[in-house]
Amino acid sequence: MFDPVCPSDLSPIRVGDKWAGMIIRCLEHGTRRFSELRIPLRGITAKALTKSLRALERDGLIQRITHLDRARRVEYDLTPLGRSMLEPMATMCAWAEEHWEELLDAREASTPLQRAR
Amino acid sequence: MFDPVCPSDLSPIRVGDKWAGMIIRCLEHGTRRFSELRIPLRGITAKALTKSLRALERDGLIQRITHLDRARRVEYDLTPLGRSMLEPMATMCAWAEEHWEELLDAREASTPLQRAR
DNA sequence: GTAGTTGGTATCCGATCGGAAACCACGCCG
DNA sequence: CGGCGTGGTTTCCGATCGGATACCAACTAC
Repeated sequence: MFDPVCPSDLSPIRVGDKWAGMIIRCLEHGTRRFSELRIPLRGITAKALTKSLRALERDGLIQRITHLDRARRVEYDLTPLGRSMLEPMATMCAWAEEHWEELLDAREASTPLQRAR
Repeated sequence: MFDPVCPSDLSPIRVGDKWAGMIIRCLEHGTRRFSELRIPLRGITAKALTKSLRALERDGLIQRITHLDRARRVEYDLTPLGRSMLEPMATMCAWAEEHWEELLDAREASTPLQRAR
């Protein structure tokens, strides 16, 4: 789902920490379990995922639900507040897509070790 | 202009590094000089400002103009690309303002050292 | 009973962030 | 001549980020 060479790193806009934005998008279409989230977020470590989830929960964007039926089972879901972020996030994505080429060009054109005095 | 206890730290959305978003807004109404930028960005160090400006320049969002008339004089200006960010940024600000109370409540309600098993 | 899954924690590490403070080249002003 | 303003750079430092690795308790399946 998310490319390890994720192009979204190019965008200057970010939501929370490195993974938060992707997590929110993963939850867009319904609740997900801890280990389900690890699949699309290729290579995320348990520690990193836990940390991001806790931060999102603290900010009231997602909800953590522990089911006690039978085995251990934890689900994560967007809160209404979290869901309300999808709209501004879409705006940002649209901007990034629209100016994709310009962003790439700017990066390429920058000669990192020069600065005219 | 920018409160040292800036409420925008509460928003999970960020543009570039710590200062980039504010710098862009400072340039919204016209070109600014290095030392002019330091005033609204209360307490920013020269190093931090330089770093943010270089990053924004590298990403093609701002333009650095050195005037050689008389004394040393450097001006910073938004590029069209940079200016195009104002719109999505406004969207984000609107979201943050709209959900301001909820964000505050969520932070307050979070008891950092508890986690039910 | 023992191996596997789930949902994590704990520890270590190198890289980066961001502030404080010192320094500096250049030009101007008195 | 000396000091001041401009636009930085350099060094140091503590805090944070994010990855790798090891470990773990509870439950289930074989």
